[in-house]
Formats: sequence, C-alpha cells, structure tokens
Amino acid sequence: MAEGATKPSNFIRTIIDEDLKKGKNDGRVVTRFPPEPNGYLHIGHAKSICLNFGLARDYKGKCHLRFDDTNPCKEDVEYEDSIQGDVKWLGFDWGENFFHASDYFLQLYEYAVDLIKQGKAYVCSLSADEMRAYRGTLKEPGKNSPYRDRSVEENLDLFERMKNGEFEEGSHVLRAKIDMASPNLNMRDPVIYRIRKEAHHRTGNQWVIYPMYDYTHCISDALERITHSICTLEFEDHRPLYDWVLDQLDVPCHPRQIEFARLNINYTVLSKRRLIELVEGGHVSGWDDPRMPTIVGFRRRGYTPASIRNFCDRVGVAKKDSCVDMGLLEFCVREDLDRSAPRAMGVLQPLKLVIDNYPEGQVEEFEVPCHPQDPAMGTRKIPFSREVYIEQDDFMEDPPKKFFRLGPGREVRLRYGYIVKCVDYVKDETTGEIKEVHCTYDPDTLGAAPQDGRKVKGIIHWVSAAHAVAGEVRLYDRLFVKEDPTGDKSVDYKTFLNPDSLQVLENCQLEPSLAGAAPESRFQFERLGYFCADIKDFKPERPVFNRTVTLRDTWAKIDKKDR
RNA sequence: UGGGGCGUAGCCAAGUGGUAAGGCACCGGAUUUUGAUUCCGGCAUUCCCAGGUUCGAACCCUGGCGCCCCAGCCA
Repeated sequence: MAEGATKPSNFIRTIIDEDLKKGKNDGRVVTRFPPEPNGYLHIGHAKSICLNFGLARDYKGKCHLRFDDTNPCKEDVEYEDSIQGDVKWLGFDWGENFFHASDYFLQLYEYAVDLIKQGKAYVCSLSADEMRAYRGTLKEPGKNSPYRDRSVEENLDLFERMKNGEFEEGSHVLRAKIDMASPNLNMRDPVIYRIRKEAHHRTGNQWVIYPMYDYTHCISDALERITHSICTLEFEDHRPLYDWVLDQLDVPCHPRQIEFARLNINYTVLSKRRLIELVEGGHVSGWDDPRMPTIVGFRRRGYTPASIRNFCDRVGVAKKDSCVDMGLLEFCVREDLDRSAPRAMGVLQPLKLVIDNYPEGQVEEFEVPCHPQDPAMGTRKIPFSREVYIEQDDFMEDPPKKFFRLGPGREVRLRYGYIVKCVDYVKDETTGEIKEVHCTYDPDTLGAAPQDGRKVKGIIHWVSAAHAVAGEVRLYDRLFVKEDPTGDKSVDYKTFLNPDSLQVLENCQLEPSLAGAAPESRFQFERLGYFCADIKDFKPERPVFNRTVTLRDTWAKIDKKDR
C-alpha cells in the first residue's frame, strides 16, 4: 500500500471479511491470476495481479499463477515466459503454486464422462451455424437440439470416439444439458468440449478434444481449492454456469466467483486485440515499445514496479465502469522516481554559451550531490569550462517579465556553478536561429549568493562542451490524441493515433558520468524529467535514454495561460 | 420488463439509517541553487431524477432516467 494511503476498503475485501467471519473455507484465502498465454500483459492485467496477489498477501493466503491454456490454436510458450517475467518484475511470487489448466485435462475429461452418465451432457452434431440458429436470440428462447435426447450409452460412445480422434473438427461437440429457454444465453446448453486437431504447447498431440473456458475454469479453481475467484465484469453472466457445473460434480470445494470492473485509462487502449493490431500494423515498434501500455512497454519506458503497484492500489476496485486519468499514473512514477532516481544534467536541444571572461583552457570540477534531499546517494563530479551547452528554451531574445531564465542583459545561475550574465548573442539573420550566447561570470558566486544582495531567481542546467557526451534521447507523448479513442465505434480508433507520440533527439549533450549508466537505470535530468537508459540500445559510446515522464512544469502552465 | 450489472466532485473512490474519508487534477500561499520536491490552506449544504417511509436517508421503499455487458465450437 502507498505510504500514507488509507487502508484499502473495497467490496471484495468486504465479502472476504464476511466469509471469514462466517468461518467459510476454514479461514483460508486463496486467489489466482489466470492469464491465457496468448499475448503480453498490459496494465489492466497489472490491476488484476495486484488485486489477487495483494489479497493473498494481506490475508496471509496464497495466490496461484495458472495459465488458462485450453485453446491450442492461440497459445504459445513464448507468451508464458513473458507473462511470468512480468509478474515477477511487478514484485509478486507465486512460489510453488504454478499451474496450467492443461494439467487437469484428464480430470476434466473424467468429470465430463460423469456429467454424461448423469444425463447432464450430450454430444451434439449440429454445425456451428445450425447451433447458432437453434440458440435463439436475446429476446427469444432457443430450441432444443435434435441430438439433445441421445442416450447415455450413445453419448458415452460418441464422446470417447471424439477423444480418440475419430471425428473431424466441427462435426461434434459436447454440450451441457441445461435450458435452451434460459434468458441467460450462457445457460442455453453451452458447449463444453470441442474437437481441435492441433498440437498443444504443453500436451502435444495427446488430446484432440479441448474443454471450453466456462467448464474448465470453475473446475480448475475447485481442484486448486481457490476460495475467491476474481474476474472482470463481463463474466458476471457466466457465474450461473460456473456454479451449475460445480453443483453437478463431486469437486473438492465450490469457490466463489466475484466480478470487478476492468481498468481503463484515457488516451490509450487496453484490449489485447487492439494492442496486437498496433504491433502488427507497425504503429509501434513492438510489444515493448515505450508508448505501449504493456508491462514490458512501461518497463522500457522507465516505470518502476512500485509505481505501477501504487497506481493499481490507488485506482481502487469497484463494479462501476470507469476511466482513470493517465495523470494519476504519471503522478505515481514521479512520486517513486523523485526519491529513487539520482540526478544528472543533460541538454536536449543544445545552445552554446561562451563565458567571455572565464580563462581559456581552464577546467574546474564541481562535486555535487546525486540527490538534493538524500545525502546517502552520495556525490559526483562534473567538469566546468569556458564553453557550456544550455537548453535552447532557456534563452529568449525578447523574454516576457515572468520568464526568469536567460535573455539579453539578464542573469541566471548555472546549477551548482556560477551566476552568469548575458552580454551578447549571435543570431543567424536569415533563419532567426540563435547560434551562440555570450556571458560574463561572477567569480564570487560559486556556492554563494551575490555579494551585493541582488536576487537571481533563474537556475538553468548545463553541460561543459568539451566534456559532454553526445547521446540520443527519445521523447514520448501519449499514444492517442483523443481521450477515449474507442468511444465512437463508427470511427477507427487508429485515426486518433498521435503522430507526435515519438520524438527522437539525436544530438543531446550529456554530462560525462551518464556514459557509464547501466542499461535500464533511471535518472532525473534536472529540470527536465525522468529518463531511463534504454535496455536494448544503450551503449557507453552511444548513450540512449527514454524519457519516462517530464517533471511537473509550472512554467509551462503559466506560459500557456498568458498566451 | 429478454437477462445481468452500474450511477457519490473534472477523474478515481470510501461510506451500508446519525448528518459526505482519501487520492489525482485544479486554485491559493510558504520554503527551495531543479519554475522539481516538500509544506500548509481551499475545493460536493449534497450523493442520476421524482415521490415516499423516518426525529433523521447517499444508504430503506416505489416509480422513472441514463450507461455498460451477453446471441464464439475465444478467454
């Protein structure tokens, strides 16, 4: 839980508290995170992970990791590896409790035989199209399948032959015999087994029939003695089926399914289907593109596990459809990085500043703190000389009164260095570009206020030109320009992709210590934001940093307001 | 009335009959060699609407309205 935050209270904890009070489940609390290994995890999954593992932690229970691998057509080990890596990176540990729904294929099969023997399941030989027609509609009841009354013996024989591979895909399915007139479509004799002649990534060619989600999930939960099976709202309609299956069978226990609202965040999309589309359509560089709301994307962007956990704690758990402000996520990273990231100076858009009265060839070394509030982070040395780079934005030819950086005749402090005064500047008259700024420095102002008591409010960052390391910095902005890119179903959400979501700056000037940064290490570049050494592309001879998030920028706000 | 769910501030969200927590955002103000951080202060006379019950209602009742989900041999 976040420092200072109130004790989490939500309807799921209330339910668990009540169950505990009633003595249910012998006081155990066991949850599970059940991803299908068919894609990468995104921040919506992080909410579920934090919820399930968080509950297990707080109630001294367990949280299982179980791959819901019942569809061999879509699943792969590649995804299993990335999912496990993501959950661990987020800081959670399933210990011994690592499972696969495919571990239960044999038991699931035996339970299905049991259902058939009880006359509660039958082999249906309708085609997919016919079955759809028989299902009825939202307002009209369905019709019984002509195969609904096959004898137990025939069903047993047919189901075994399905298992033995005697039939083609699509020719038969096993259905639960419930109620074709149910107003809940999930109860209209749902399919529980289908034929798929495809190798499964774990069981190979051992099976040609595969159980469906509704049938598999509840039994898997029961076999693992899960107490609270937490899923998202769209499964609420499936709960009667979840309960029905367990009620028919001799299973170890009957877990309680609880549904909560999935996470939505503005200016992005959070559905597996759309994320795949962005990757395959080349709109981003991959699943780990720092603009992606995937766990690997956030990681590469520079987000910390703690910041994502805090975010998930802060958004809460409820049943209301909601859309969380991206600003909250940004707040959470800044909060974490502010205390954990060492400071450094880097100039993104360099402008040369020459100190006319500083001795040519002289070099000083300033020993400066790595963190202004945390002495334990130590100090580092930064070289200073006659020519330095400053940010283009920190000089204005004709600055407004509220701008307290550099301008003709104005004074500013070079962070951790001297106060300099602008005496001249060089401008390309054809392009209007400022080529160079000339200053004089006040030698008495190193680590001290001016003798005469004059106030110099502005402080700017800089890097010694002769010692700077050139590097690449990637600036990221929101992926979509629209708050709710999928809100209007008649317009393709990709229409709202932000064309400026990535800006690559190839000629940044960084303080020398940054060349020694470890890939994936994070820094605050003073006055700019938090930056992370790219895990793939960073090289000491060519540093590459990704901007995680900017610092809060009050000036930008004032400036915008005044225009 | 096909069924299931949900409506508390700009965005999240507690609250479960005793007089609206908290966070983000926003607006002040203090400190600051990062226009950062930190710190203080402000920010719902009212809980989708309308009636009703009650000494007392966001919570209970009735009737509306609005939004989301469901017709895969996906999960």
